[in-house]
Amino acid sequence: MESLKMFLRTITNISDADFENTIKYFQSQHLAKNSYFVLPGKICQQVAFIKKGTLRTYYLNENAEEVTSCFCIENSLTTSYKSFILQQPSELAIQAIEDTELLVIDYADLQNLYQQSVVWQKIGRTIAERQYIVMEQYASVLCNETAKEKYLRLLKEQPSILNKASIADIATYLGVTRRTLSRIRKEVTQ
Amino acid sequence: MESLKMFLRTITNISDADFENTIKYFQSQHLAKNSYFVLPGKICQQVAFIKKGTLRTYYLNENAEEVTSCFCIENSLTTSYKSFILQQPSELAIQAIEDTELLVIDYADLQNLYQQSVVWQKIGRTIAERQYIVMEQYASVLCNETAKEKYLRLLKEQPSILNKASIADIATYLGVTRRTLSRIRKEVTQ
DNA sequence: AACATTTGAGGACAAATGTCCTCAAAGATA
DNA sequence: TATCTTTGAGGACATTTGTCCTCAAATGTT
Repeated sequence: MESLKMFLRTITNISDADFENTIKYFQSQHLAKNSYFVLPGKICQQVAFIKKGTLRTYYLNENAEEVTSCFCIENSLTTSYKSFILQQPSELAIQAIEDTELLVIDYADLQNLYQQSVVWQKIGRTIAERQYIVMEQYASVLCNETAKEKYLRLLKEQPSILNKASIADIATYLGVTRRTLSRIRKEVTQ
Repeated sequence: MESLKMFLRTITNISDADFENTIKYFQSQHLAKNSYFVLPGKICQQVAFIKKGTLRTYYLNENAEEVTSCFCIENSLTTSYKSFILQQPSELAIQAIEDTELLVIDYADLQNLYQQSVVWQKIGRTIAERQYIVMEQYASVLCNETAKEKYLRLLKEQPSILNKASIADIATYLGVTRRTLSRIRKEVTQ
């Protein structure tokens, strides 16, 4: 629970009392490697804080190929955010790529917290704002960086992903074919 | 003011009294064609509702070339959102591409509204959530659509932009060179 | 009106990336 | 252990896109 408290305190100075009152809405959940936190087509009813482990979010493109859109790492949140906000079926799947420990809160409970608590109103808005900034950063990278630059960024910012995810998934994450990723990896290792 | 009220009522059922109490924080602003709402390097202190007109947001890439990231149209909001949220210098410029009428609110006044009013807490969070969804859609388009598909989407969703923006700006918006856009336009007109 | 500047189309060639394929190594399974 | 499957590297060629350039039409300026 400590890691969640620390995470929330990067948003606002939530008191220990407020935190105790909040934490009861969160439930622990274990996900074995390859099992799913969110299934495509289902409405995403939960947000999860990742205590330990790694997840991959992906969608199916028009050729029914999996395209990885995000790797989610420890001490951050994961959810199919659009599905969660709009309470509509998720286009995304979220799958653990190693054994993972989550702290999960339901949509209804979160809406209750918003209603009850000024602190949580602020947390909710701040999380939305941060998610926006992450997505803007993602779009900016998509626009401005070559696949090689994106690969080097991954290598630098999330090096553990290279051991945990397959080459095929990393290629779709970078927006290139496996063939192109193969060329990039050859270049990078000289 | 009516158009702003209608816009807000797509978010939550704000009462006439609440709206009157709110509207006093908004100021009318006229922008002549080619003049700026946000200058890069300055902290963006305002959010604007576009009563009439069109704006273009762009940034300078590593070669100091203008890259258009968004065309902003009537009855929607515009701001350099990341700069506004984090109160840090804007990477984006926002420029009117025709004579434009705005309703503008300052950062401090908006924070006051958040503090004072539960309705505005919800509006603030909902706007952040919507901005997130717009950005996610943008990223999805960047990943999944070819330049030709993006051009056809622009043609369909914002046809007026084709008269108002230059070919060079549309090309950077689509993420291709003018040469490629020229090829696309030739194909599309057969 | 005369001239300069900007804008959009498109030719020629180079570079980047995709498609399709094969092969070898690593894992999985019977 | 023998065999099947999956995974990652990379060859050969096609396609797409970029770079650099020219030209004509439209627009702006004196």
